[in-house]
Amino acid sequence: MGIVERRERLKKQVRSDILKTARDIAREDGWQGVSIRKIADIIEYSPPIIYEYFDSKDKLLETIRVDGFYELRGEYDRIKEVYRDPEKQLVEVAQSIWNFSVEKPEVFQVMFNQDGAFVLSKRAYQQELDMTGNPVWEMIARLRPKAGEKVSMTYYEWWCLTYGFISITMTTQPKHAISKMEAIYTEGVRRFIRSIM
Amino acid sequence: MGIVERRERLKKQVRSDILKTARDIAREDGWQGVSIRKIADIIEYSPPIIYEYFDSKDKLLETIRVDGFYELRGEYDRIKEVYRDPEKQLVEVAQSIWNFSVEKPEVFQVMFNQDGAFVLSKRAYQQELDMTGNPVWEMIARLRPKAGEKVSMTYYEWWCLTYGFISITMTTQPKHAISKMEAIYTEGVRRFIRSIM
DNA sequence: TTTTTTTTCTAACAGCGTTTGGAAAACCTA
DNA sequence: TAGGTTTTCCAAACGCTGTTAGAAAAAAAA
Repeated sequence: MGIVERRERLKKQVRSDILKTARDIAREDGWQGVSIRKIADIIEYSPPIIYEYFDSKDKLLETIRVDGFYELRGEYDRIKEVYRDPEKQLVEVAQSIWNFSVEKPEVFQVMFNQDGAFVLSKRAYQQELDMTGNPVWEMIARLRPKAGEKVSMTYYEWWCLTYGFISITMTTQPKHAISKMEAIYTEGVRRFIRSIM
Repeated sequence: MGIVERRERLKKQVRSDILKTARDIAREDGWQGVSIRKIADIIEYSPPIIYEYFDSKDKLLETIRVDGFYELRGEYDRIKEVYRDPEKQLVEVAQSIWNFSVEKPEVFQVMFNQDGAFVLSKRAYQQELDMTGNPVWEMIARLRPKAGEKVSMTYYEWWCLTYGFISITMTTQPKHAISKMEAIYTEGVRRFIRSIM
C-alpha cells in the first residue's frame, strides 16, 4: 500500500513548490513583494497551509539561505577535487560565487540580508566561517602555510572580499551594469591571491 | 512679526525629530521594527503628519541614506585637506568608514539596503561612484598615475573592498564580535593600497 | 467677532504574518 | 457498502502595516 509514500511525495512536492514560488516572486518583484498570501495564491492553497511546512516566514527564508550555502559548499568541494593548484582553485571558487549571484540573485540576497530580504538568525554564517572541513579554508591554508590563526584571518578577508564585492555590486548597480563589473571583481580576486602568496 | 519664522523653525525641528526617531527605533529594534505609527507615537503626532514632511516611508529612508553619504563625503574632504600623502589619506578614509559604521550602524544599513532596511532608488550611488570632484577618486589617482579608466576601476574596487567588508561583517557577525574584525579590515586595506601602488 | 487659512487628527482601505475552530475530504475498519 | 476515524484543509479573525480622504480644531487675519 503506497498511500503513505504517495502522501510523503506530495508533501515534498508542495514544500519545494513553496520555496520555488517564494524565489520566483522575489526574482520578479524583489523580496519586499514576497508574502505568504501571494505564495499561497500561486500554489493554489490557503495561507495557513504554508505553516504546516514552515514555522514562519522567517524560517522559510532561512531554509532558502541554508540551501544556498549548501549548494555553494558543494561547488567548492567539487572544485577542490578537480583542480590541484590552490591558486587555480581559489580563482574557480571566486568564479562560481559570481556565477551563483548572477543565476540566483534572489537567493544571494537572502543569504546576506540584502535588498528587502531579512532573516533574523545568524546561525548559517557560523558554519560557513568555521574552518573544520571547510574547503576554501584549506585552499588558503595550502597557499599560505603559516600559523592557523593567520589562515583564519585571511579566510575571513577572502570571505569579505568575494561576498562583499558582489553584495555591493548587486545593491548599488542597476541590473544591466552588473556584468561589466565581473572583470574588476576577477582582477581584485587575483590581486588578493597574489598578495597573500 | 516672527510668526512665519517660528513656524519654519518648528517645521525643521519636527522634520529632524522624525529622522532621529526613525534611526533610534532602528538602532534599538532593527529597521524591521520601524513603522510610521511608532515614529508618530514617539514624536507625539498622528501618523498622517509624517506625510507632510516625507512623501512616503521610502523617501524618509532615502533621506537618511543621502544624509549618510553626505556626512561621509564631508569626512573625506576633511581628510584630503589635513593629510598630504595619498596613502595616509586612504588609510584615514578607511578608518573613518569603519568608525561611521560602528557609531551609526543603522544609517549604514540604510545606505546599503541591509538587514531589513530597503530603499528602492539607486540614485544615491550614482553620485557616490562618479569621479568628478570625488575626493577618494582623486586620492587613488594620485597614488596610481595611470589612465583615467584604470583609476575608476581601482576606485570601484576600493568602494567594494571597504563597504563590502563592513557590510558582510555587520550582517554576518554578532554585535560583540564586530570590533575584533577591525584589525583584519585594516590589514586588508593596507595590503590593497600597497598592491595598487 | 467673524472669516479665512493653516494645522491636525479620526477613520478607513487594502494588505501583511499568524492563529483558531471547525468543515471537508480521505482513509481505515467492520 | 456504512460508520467511524484520521488527516487535510480553509474561512474568519487578530493586530499589525503604509497611506489617504475628509472633517475637526486651532491659529491668524479681517
